[in-house]
Amino acid sequence: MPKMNDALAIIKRGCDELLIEQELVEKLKSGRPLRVKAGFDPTAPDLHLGHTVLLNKLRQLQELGHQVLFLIGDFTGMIGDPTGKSATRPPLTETQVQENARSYQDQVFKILKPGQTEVVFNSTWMSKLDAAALIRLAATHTVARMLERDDFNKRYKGNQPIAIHEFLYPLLQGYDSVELKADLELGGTDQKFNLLMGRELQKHFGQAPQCILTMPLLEGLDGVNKMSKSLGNYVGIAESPQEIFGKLMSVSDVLMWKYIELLSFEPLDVIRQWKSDVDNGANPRNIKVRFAQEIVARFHSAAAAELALADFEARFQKGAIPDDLPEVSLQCQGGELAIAQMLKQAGLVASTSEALRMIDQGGVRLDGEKVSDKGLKLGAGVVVAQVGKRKFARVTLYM
RNA sequence: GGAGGGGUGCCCGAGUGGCUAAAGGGGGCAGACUGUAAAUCUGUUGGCUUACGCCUACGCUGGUUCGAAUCCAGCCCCCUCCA
Repeated sequence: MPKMNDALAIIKRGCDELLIEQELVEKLKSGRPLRVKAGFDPTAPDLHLGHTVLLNKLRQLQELGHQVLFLIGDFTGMIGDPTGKSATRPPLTETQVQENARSYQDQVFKILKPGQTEVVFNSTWMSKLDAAALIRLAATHTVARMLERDDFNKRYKGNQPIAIHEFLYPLLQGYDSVELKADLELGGTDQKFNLLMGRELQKHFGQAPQCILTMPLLEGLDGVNKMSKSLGNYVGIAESPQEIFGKLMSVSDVLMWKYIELLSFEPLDVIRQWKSDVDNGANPRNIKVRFAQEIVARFHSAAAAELALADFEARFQKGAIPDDLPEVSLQCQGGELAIAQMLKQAGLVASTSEALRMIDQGGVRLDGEKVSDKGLKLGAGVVVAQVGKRKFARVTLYM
């Protein structure tokens, strides 16, 4: 095991905040594997790069010999919406939760070591909490304390509704730490309040309080919101090499550095060198290419990263059509199919109205040729259809 | 329980009887320029349509009217203050 200072440096790299460092040092000194908790929502089984910021950190902790408690918040997920921000989400059924959990694990073990990961569900203990226990839990904190949470505070001041059960969520999350006897909990910076709740409740129940490590939130491709599937600004780890590469190339120069900081495994002094190169006139694009290849290689392979770059250059610098097109077969009744229908049925546009609009705007190509005739009819055969710069499909029309 | 304010398109927000598929902004999308970057410019942004046009839409339900996002009634939801 590395020396204490090295271990601490690894743990702290890229993190937002570590509370309380001295306590963690004491725990590390004990030499025993620490119980490291991280909670996940059971709703979104498609992992993206935003999740990997935290997962990478968990992996590093495993490499230092610690045990990860991968908590799936199935109980809270079955009740409903904890953030209040989003529209009330439909409660998940038990089977859905189980399915999601399984697919979670498949993806998570691309990063975590299965041997040092314990997957736990909070319904195991939550479903046994009765009303009296819940009230005792609720009695440990005041409304004023709850309103300190940034999210609640903003909504309260902004005259937005806060439902009572939302106050219960931080308590329940904190109680998970009690049940798990966590030594350390990881979460995004937005989770700080909830993580602190865990500390307080552990103390209340006579346990040593967990330490807290918060990781910065990774912004999505838009550079504004946090990366999330529902906002569509994400890079999924299960996506194709071309997709991952392309999405990362579309990241702005400013945002690129945040991505590199949080996602790259390159040593910090290498990253500093890149920055100074760019300051001295190097094209940021080249750094971006390197970084994008690193990420593709991580989830696919080095060879795939090379291919992704070659494909990217062929497509965007030479205007070639990619070779991994989605294949679509459509029937054309009566021997022909209107162009707008074809684009819609091929999934390239959401509606025929949109298809017609795209044609008007010069964004539609068939076999590389721009289409300007909205009334175009297609007969049986195979065409490569393109809408905009990114959407392609090889469409087979049959009678 | 009482009093008041409010619910408009992806979001914010204007609109108090016809000129409203609904101003303006944001975001998105497409095009130009590029490094699938930024900035800028142009167009576009409910659905069905080659087009003409038609249909659906302003919390819900019903009503008044030749005509309703706009007026009336009931209901649902949100916020504020008082208790």
